[in-house]
Amino acid sequence: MLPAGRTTRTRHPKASIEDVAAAAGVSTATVSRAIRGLPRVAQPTRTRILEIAQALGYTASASAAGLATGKTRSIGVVTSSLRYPAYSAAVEGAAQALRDRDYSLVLLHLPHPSASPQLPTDVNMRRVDALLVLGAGTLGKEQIGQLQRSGIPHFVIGLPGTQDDVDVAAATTAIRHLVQLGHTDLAFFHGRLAAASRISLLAAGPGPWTSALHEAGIKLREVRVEGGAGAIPSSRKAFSCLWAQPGSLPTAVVCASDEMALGVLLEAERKGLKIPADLSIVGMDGQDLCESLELTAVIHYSARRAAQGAQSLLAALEGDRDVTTPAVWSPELVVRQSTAAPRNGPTSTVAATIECRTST
Amino acid sequence: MLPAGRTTRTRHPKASIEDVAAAAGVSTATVSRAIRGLPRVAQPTRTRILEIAQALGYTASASAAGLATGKTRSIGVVTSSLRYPAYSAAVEGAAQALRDRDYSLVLLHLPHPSASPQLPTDVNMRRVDALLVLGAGTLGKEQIGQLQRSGIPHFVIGLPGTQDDVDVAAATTAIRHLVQLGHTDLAFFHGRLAAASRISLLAAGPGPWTSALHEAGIKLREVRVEGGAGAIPSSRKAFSCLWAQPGSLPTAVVCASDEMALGVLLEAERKGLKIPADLSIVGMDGQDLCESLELTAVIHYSARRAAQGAQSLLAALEGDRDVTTPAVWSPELVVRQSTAAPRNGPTSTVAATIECRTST
DNA sequence: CTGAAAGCGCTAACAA
DNA sequence: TTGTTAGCGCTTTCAG
Repeated sequence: MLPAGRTTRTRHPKASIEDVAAAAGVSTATVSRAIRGLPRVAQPTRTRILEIAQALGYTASASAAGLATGKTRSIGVVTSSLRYPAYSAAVEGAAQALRDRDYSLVLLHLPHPSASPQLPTDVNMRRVDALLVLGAGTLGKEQIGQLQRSGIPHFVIGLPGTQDDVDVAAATTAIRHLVQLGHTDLAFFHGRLAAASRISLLAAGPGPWTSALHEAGIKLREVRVEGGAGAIPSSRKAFSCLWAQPGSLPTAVVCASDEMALGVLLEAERKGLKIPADLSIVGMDGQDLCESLELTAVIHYSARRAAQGAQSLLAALEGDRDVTTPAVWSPELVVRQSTAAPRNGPTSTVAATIECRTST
Repeated sequence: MLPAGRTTRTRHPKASIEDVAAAAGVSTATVSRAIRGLPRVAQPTRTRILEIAQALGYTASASAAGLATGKTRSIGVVTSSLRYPAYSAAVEGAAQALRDRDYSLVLLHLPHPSASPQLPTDVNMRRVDALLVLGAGTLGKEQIGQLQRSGIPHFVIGLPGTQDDVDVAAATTAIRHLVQLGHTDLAFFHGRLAAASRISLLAAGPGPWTSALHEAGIKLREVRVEGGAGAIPSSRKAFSCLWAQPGSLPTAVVCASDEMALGVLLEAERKGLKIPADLSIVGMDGQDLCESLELTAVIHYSARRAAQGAQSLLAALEGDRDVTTPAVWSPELVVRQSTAAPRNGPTSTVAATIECRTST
């Protein structure tokens, strides 16, 4: 005798592989092969199974398949923020690459970059097969070390503003362009995301390019843009501050982000400066902003690079070989309307670094 | 006799619950309880187990736990893009809310909004327990229908530009502000993401507010900004196009996004218009851009709303109750420097809708 | 308070 | 070509 009527807990207990096997009159093993497109299944059998699975709305459970295979077919994308176009573009690029290969994307949004020495929970729980780390400074030394020890495939993508050579490379490209135009007094605006230590190499370091700067009598001022007011107002203030300095003024500004470039542009226009006649401006990131404003910029192709990283990761996972580093990337210069030769000749020849803190 | 020596396949087969149980001299059941903080474990036992687990670097496998419990402790966040600040902010808001509760976030980045009538694979594979849908137009009717049928908890968040009442509500707020300032000739710029059908209600629909507009003799022009050149240049062009129209010109513009507001601002300034004396501008989204440019704007608090949605979803999941709709949201107006009373009095009284297509 | 044992749903040898 | 049989690692009654 059946127990007194009770409502079922769930409406649709979702068909399992056994249901399909039973309906098709085959074993679960065959269903599994058929559905995954593996060989050793007769064509008619496969067709029938597929139809039945379709009718039953069957899809393998990720948990069960993951337990059995040890693979989750999902990769973790580590980022510290989505507020910068370069980052959200990178996530989007990765998302597309992964979707193309039927992998899932688990977003590992870390609160404060490298706040904890622990690896994210999703990694420890093996919810992801591999990690795509966006920005060289996103994970701390210890975390990267643990990654290497754990043997989890991972790929780190250099993104602007992340204690990375990317900044140096991009800034170098911009500077080269300006120097070629005849500028000898430059300013480089970068934000709190940038690594002062690395960047300052540009002004005082021992690199070949740096010494070349000195020899050529080029003056480069580094302006650290800080403050919680957002990149645009902060860089406006920083620009004002720079302009209030005694002595000669730079004839060109390199900005570490589009937002900063906009801030400088707005403030310069407010001061009545003509762009590029009075001041050349170079932006970075290659997002809509610079394009729209007709600003010359160094672009990073974050989305494309993230997609490449993802692909390289997948190749490593499926081929069971090591992660291959994609072709070396170099920043690209897009010359638009915001750069031109300076109005006057060279000015001073003393390299200097100034700090320009904004309130808040 | 043991088989001939062979190298192990993996370096660190990662400790399992059995390893911990063995090392602690207890059963796996006890380890499971201890680690998850469940009752019925003696304090000393619990402590010992925790220490051993720590030493062994044990973390439960997500797949195994998922299989056993039927829950994945991860939710899917559905979005069609990350390129708009409102969207990436929403994702970030959701990420933080989920991280606070130790849930994982699977990013379901759909290619073309509602391109396929199918639910995303991750949903069918039960890789996620619930869905947070960003933007009312992100999922198609059929998909939403399937969601409801499948009983998967889901929450849809209205975001600007997504065939949603949000647009109407926000635009209404902006318009009310402008009318109160004395404007009688307005233009509303919106993009391809916006739903023309809904929006046009503002100009010709039967709503109380709409008729009020008519009665008050307010003229509202709807400008559809299109073109693949990005929101900023497109809206510049659209503004130029609008300004080239014969007849009276609007004294205020409402923009459906920050980017459009910037485009209008730039183009207006290029035409020598003073903001807000000659033209009032209202932006939307409340992102850095409007704040930085001192633009009056209607803000959506996407991040906060997404976080609320996530919380409501988690409450439903854990409490096993239905998804509760959070408190009704209404767009908020932040008055800054870009709006003021019109220089001249009312102009015309004919409502009209113009299309302003930009090339490409 | 603790343990034994039966799965969760699928995959992967190995047989047939 | 197909089926049988073990698990995968954890959770969860139900006894003890």
